[in-house]
Amino acid sequence: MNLSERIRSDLEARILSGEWKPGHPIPAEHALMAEYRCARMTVNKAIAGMAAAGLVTRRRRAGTVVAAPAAERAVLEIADLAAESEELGLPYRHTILSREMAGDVLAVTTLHERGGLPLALEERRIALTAVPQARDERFEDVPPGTWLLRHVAWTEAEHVIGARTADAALAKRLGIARGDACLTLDRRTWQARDLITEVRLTYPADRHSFTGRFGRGGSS
Amino acid sequence: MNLSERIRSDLEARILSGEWKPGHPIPAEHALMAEYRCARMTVNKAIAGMAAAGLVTRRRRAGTVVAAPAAERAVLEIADLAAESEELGLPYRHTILSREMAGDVLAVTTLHERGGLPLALEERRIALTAVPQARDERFEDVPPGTWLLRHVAWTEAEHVIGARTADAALAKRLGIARGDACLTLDRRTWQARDLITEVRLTYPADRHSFTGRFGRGGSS
DNA sequence: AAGTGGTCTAGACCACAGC
DNA sequence: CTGTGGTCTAGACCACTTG
Repeated sequence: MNLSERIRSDLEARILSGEWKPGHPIPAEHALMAEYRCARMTVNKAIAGMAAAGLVTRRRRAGTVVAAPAAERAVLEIADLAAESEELGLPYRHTILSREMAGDVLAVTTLHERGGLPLALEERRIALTAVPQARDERFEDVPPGTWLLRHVAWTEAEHVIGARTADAALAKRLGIARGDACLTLDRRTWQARDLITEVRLTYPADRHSFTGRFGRGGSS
Repeated sequence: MNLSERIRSDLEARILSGEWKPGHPIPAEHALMAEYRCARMTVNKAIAGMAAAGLVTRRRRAGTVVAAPAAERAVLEIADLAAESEELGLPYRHTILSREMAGDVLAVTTLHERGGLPLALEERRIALTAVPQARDERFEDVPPGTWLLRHVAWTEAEHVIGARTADAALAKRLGIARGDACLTLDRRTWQARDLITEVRLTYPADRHSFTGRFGRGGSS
């Protein structure tokens, strides 16, 4: 591995692990030059790549800080409804509807609300073998998805996006009419080869869509 | 505009215009150094960016050549229904329902069928200013999406995935019941800053879903 | 004013793949 | 062996922005 790749990898590890949260400053280039005993170009290449990937934001004088996850990357990356709402400046709230333990699996149902309207119903199963700390967590302050993002590093994820019409029970929970269209996102997340969690998020179609923008490395 | 960006832009113009086809060699770094009277790092930054974007392929000693078009990229796999069906071993067929020219815009409606069942309704608009060859194309052998992938290089794409319920007209075309849930994919595709095409694909929810698998650092 | 990133220079050595 | 890209060095000047 290159030196510049190693620098980037070291920095990314701190960000992805949650040690450096969005807004946290990255050491200045001259500091990293000293730390890794290398030329500035080498450090610059590492950080410039992270900036191009949207992981950090760079501003002259102000320095480099960890970037807020982009809402438009929701399709490709793990979505965090609370953080997404915060970026949009909309009030967010979540309610735990149920929480049941069955052997090594914790099942949690959560309702997410944004701007006073139900945004999504979350039905999640968490593998306690992979995440033993979840056994005593009530998810009252932090919703399960966000909590998991903070407490466990994922290495692989699978998304399946589909659609369905709301039955009576779902319609009631989401505050929509029976028969209305809903978007569903089924996600399974692994750490190495261990399944951490699987979740189904159901959104009213008129309140949410998934957006992705893809460039070829250019000016996006 | 930077010097390195200008170099990249100059090279990309030759590739996107078709002057340099896949396999055509890019001038070596030392040649570009001389042409632009700059240091090698500056040239390198320009070409390295293009290589990262998949526009060119670099090999030691062999040099840099224009890469094959990115038809196989994951983003667009979502789109090529014919290729997808072939992989699944299912018979695929498409029918052009309408084809209208309005000024510099060609509007084409296509029905995609797989295994004898309607799979998707495609409503597409093509900018003839960006793709003049489309003016005389009937899309009888190759559906519009596949045809475009083969005839024009894209640089940026935007996807929006949503859901809706089928109205009477849509239900009839897709062979489903009115009120059934449908998945919609709206995609806009650009070459440089020019919009090439925008398309809405509508799938019956019980016949299609979008799947993506993502790792950290590796593309799926 | 001072410190940050943005960009560039003019070298250098190395690994690799063809000849 | 030679020419290519891959990477790095040790500077430099500039633009910008914040305090």
